[in-house]
Amino acid sequence: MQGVRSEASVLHLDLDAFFAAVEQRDKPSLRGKPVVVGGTGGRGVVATASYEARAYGARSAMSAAEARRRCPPGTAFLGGRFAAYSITSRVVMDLLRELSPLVEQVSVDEAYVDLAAGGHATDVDSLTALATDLKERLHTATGGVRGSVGIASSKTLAKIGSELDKPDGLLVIPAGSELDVLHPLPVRSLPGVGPATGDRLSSVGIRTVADLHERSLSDLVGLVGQAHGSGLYRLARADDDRPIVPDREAKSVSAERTYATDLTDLAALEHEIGSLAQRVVSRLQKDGTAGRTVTLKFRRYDFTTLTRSQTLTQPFDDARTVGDVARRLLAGIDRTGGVRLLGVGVSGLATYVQGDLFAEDPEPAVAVLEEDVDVVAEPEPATRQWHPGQDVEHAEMGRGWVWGSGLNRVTVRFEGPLTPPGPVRTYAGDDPALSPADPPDWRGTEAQKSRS
DNA sequence: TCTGGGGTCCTAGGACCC
DNA sequence: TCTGGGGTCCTAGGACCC
Repeated sequence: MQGVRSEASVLHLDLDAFFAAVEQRDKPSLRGKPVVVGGTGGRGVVATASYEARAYGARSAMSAAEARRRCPPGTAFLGGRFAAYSITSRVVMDLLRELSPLVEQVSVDEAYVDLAAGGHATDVDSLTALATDLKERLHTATGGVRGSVGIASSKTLAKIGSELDKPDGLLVIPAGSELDVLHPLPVRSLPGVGPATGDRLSSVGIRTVADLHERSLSDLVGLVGQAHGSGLYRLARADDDRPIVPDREAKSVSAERTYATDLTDLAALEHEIGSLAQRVVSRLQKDGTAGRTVTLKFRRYDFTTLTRSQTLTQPFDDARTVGDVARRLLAGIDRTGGVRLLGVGVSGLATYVQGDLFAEDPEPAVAVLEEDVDVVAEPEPATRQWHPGQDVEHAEMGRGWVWGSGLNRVTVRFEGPLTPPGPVRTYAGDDPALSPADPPDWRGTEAQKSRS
């Protein structure tokens, strides 16, 4: 084992029945009563059930219809107020950031904290005091929400720790005792082992982590594949050295909708795609990113689901492009029987924008900017601002790339090959005047082509 | 009234390149 | 000319998580 911490310094916090808890906080008449938050329509599912509702068998991901059948009259079924959850979540995350600069938020109600980076003592008494204090402050600051805390030597163990003692839990797993905690547990309690993997493992007699520990690496890889198999092999040995990573960049953005009744009319489907594309694009633009791949998700009346995708040569962040591509993808799908769900996604999110190296006509490009952008040049970071309407046609213009920071909107309409002015390096295979002495670290196949 | 919505990661095959 | 290995990109589907 390499890199695994020798101290219990990873904290995992999981807020208890978070959405329902916020509802009970804001509406005292709901306190002590079963509350179910989620889709309330015919095709809704449960997002969160309060512990009172769980006592009747309501569970996350259960259909709302099933939850209604199980819960007594007087149970509150609520649609969800995501703005309120988000504000409350921020209060909690701010508290965590007081503990350490390294906080990785996993979702609205879950986060990891690197206590070592916060300089905290890691003996069990100190950790228990720290967690007790955190839980109390969290409860006060949120006005009533509670959370469960696990502290251990790795993310996996910390998460398992918070899971084992909820709700309102606190479990410290001291370094050295990981396997004692892990081995009696059912494999299904390991993060990453869901119904399919659980069934596979159980079909060969692996039910507990101890069973898992007895199997060879090649057995497990043969059973569930390379990545998952070696992951389980390491997990059974408490071998998990994944770092806490704050501010992960999003890799895709999508929007989807399940319709109350199945759609059949092509015009209606195309209209829906337009509005999904618009939702996706507003988020892309808000984040200042652009993507190269459009994916259409399509769920039939019988729940069979398929996806179709297409990758364009240029990054885009406009609703017209996303909608047009998605509608083209729709045209290739058999819609017989009706459509239950449509989704539109954009991936291949650009950290850079690439000009067209292979345009037939190497005319200088004109970029039409729709708002101010900062362009960050690499490998030597430097910025230059472009303004709306500013003519960036330039003597240096030829062929090349523009790298942009993720925070700034750098998607502009390229009317042909482009090299921006300023500190961005340029390179063109057929024009030595445009080649810098030390070409930047080219990425992507287009760059390789141009060099070979 | 069966089965939401937003994500991540992995696999596998084919194309294409070196 | 034949064989082939390694690597990346693209597409489709699936498992899993909250």
